[in-house]
Amino acid sequence: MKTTEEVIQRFRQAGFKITPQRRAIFEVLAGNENHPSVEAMYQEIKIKMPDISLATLYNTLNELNALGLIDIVRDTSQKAVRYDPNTEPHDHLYCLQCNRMIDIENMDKDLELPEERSQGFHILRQQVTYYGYCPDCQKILEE
Amino acid sequence: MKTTEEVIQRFRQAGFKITPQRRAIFEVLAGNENHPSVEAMYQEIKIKMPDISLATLYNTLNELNALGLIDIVRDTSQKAVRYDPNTEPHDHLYCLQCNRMIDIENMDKDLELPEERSQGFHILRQQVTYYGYCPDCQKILEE
DNA sequence: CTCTTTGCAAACTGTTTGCAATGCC
DNA sequence: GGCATTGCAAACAGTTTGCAAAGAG
Repeated sequence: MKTTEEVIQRFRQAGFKITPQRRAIFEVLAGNENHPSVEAMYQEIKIKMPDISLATLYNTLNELNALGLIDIVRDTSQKAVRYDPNTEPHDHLYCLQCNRMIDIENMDKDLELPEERSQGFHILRQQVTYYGYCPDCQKILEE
Repeated sequence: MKTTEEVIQRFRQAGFKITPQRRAIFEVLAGNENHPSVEAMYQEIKIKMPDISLATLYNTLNELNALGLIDIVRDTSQKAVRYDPNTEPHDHLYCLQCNRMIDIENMDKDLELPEERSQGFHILRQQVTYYGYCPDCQKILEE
């Protein structure tokens, strides 16, 4: 995600007001690479702002998503949504054990789908997900 | 997924009993390429077996998944789980408008991640998802 | 001062669970 | 007949919504 200041700009520009709650949410997201769940963000924000409501967090995340400032990512094993502040095209490493998700640079081109495989779809972008075990979980599994 | 008979084999072999309910569920799944949601399957099954319970469907799907006979697929925009009876590695075409999901053959070759990009992960498999608009939705969007 | 936003609680949706009754093998 | 499985209803988790009170611009 852009810096907190850039997000504030875009938010104001879209007609939203800047409240301390929203500012705190932006700050948790800025530069966050953990693909956090709502609950994880809630716990983090509550440290600085104990009275913030979960509903406010949900509402703000939906607004950010609508403005294209964060993306939703889901994984198969967990039902809760996770958010990705990195909205540039990129690929993912996914740990099947701990559900950790790591951004990696988009493996560029030559994935172009040949006409006969794309079934008439108009493709806008593609994403590769690599499934496996992260270094930490490999250690645990070896024991 | 394998044929209904093969699934019944594996199920029995795992110590489960074969009931008419389970048989009906296997039949809906066999050869299904729509990545159906639980609700979609429920509606379909109820035509032939109106008294079947949703809980039974959920339980059976979980058992099938545990045996590796169906996979879970999720998409960002919908919260309900969808199931994929095709458990072979394959890629997906995904329509951003109608959420249709189409299996395509795994793009084999050189997706191998160079050591320095894989961050120590032990990669087991990869999946490419192509996001875009399906032929039907392209027409609708053009109007 | 106005109109948005907040926090709370209640409502909702998708899924799981406990249990008495039923039915497979 | 014995034990797994069913259907039902209640419980749950994640998310959304309605509304009165508080607050940004």
